[in-house]
Amino acid sequence: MSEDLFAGMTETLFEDKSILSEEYRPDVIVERDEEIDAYRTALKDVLFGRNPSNVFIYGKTGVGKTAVTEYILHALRAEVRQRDAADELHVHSRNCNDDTVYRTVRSLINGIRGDHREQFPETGLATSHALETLFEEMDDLSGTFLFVLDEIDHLDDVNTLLYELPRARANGHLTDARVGVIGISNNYTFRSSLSPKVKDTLMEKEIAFSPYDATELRSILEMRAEKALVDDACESSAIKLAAAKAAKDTGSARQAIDLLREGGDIAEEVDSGTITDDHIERAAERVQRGRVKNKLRDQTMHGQLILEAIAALEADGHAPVRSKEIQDAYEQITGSWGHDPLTTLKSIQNHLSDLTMLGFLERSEQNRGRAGGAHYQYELTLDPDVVLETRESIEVES
DNA sequence: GATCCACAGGAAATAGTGGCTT
DNA sequence: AAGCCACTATTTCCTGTGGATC
Repeated sequence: MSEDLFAGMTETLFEDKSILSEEYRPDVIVERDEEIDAYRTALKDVLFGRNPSNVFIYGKTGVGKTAVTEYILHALRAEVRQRDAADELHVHSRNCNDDTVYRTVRSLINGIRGDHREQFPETGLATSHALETLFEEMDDLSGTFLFVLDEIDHLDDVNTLLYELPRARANGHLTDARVGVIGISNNYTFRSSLSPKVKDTLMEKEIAFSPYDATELRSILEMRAEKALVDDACESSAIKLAAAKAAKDTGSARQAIDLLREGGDIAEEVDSGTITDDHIERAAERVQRGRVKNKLRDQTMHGQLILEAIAALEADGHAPVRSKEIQDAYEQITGSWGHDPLTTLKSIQNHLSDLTMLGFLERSEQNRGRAGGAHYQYELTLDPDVVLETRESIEVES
């Protein structure tokens, strides 16, 4: 019996599903002509053996920042090879998510050294030492270096790195090599956290990526669907709907593509020959749920336990709760899973404030004077069931 | 008007891991 | 082995804060 379980299964709708995955890099970029143009102008100095400008890119997730950057750099590298006037070009990328200056510098050094040489130590050395080493490595190779720092707003102490790097030549740390920094951020307010000196060096060229509107998303989806799906696998109204939903929510191509892919999965599950509006509607729920679950998994254990505590309280009808009550529930839950709880209220409050910042919680100020003092009340912004469900599965896995 | 509640929020200390150089 | 270094996650300590209560 069980041998036949998979016997009849075929991929009916997808021709090449990987085209709808997050890693896929299209070789043609649609709907970003202006940005590509601006980018090209910003980097053209590289071709003439001059110091490259620093470029700063912003825009929300899934609006093509990374895709366009890779596309441009690929083209730039190709062009540099054709020209004599251009120095050798070295491009190194780094995702700075939750990163420190030391680790970023280390990763750049290792990028330059390549796999065949000894890796720079993870710890044990001063950050200034790491910077010196980086400059030495660069000078050894000479040529033009472009450092792409993705999610640069998550880098703590951006100021030191962004101060040192672009000025290395002026300060005599570099003699043969040239540097350009390409900073990518999805946070518009990031600018204000920069020191004034850094601001005007890094921000020589700024390019803003705006969210896609429904029409743009539609043409992106049509493009992808053409290649990823078999002919006539998707009703055109379904594409239109996916584009409209994504445009209304985030304006992100990634979200639109997720909807299409998930819609395809659902259509296959119900043995439908085409993806319909209804499948997209149902995909929207799944995609949303999946996103929440992933975000939860990224949290520290104590962060998760605290969210679970609040979810449990809310499920019991205790609407907004203050931190003291959360602590009690948290201690219970921690014990029931067999973990050690945090001992101080302050620690709980630290986490609560983090979780609020990340958008998991909403809080309101309260002041009951002598009868209750000033405090916050917290509330989940998520469905408590999703939290409890996710937590359950995380505990079972481990 | 003084006092007090129950916190908030920031800074600094502490603890612990891992690893470098000399 | 001693002395530094990076990094993380707490904890300890301190200085507000605003309305209710005395």
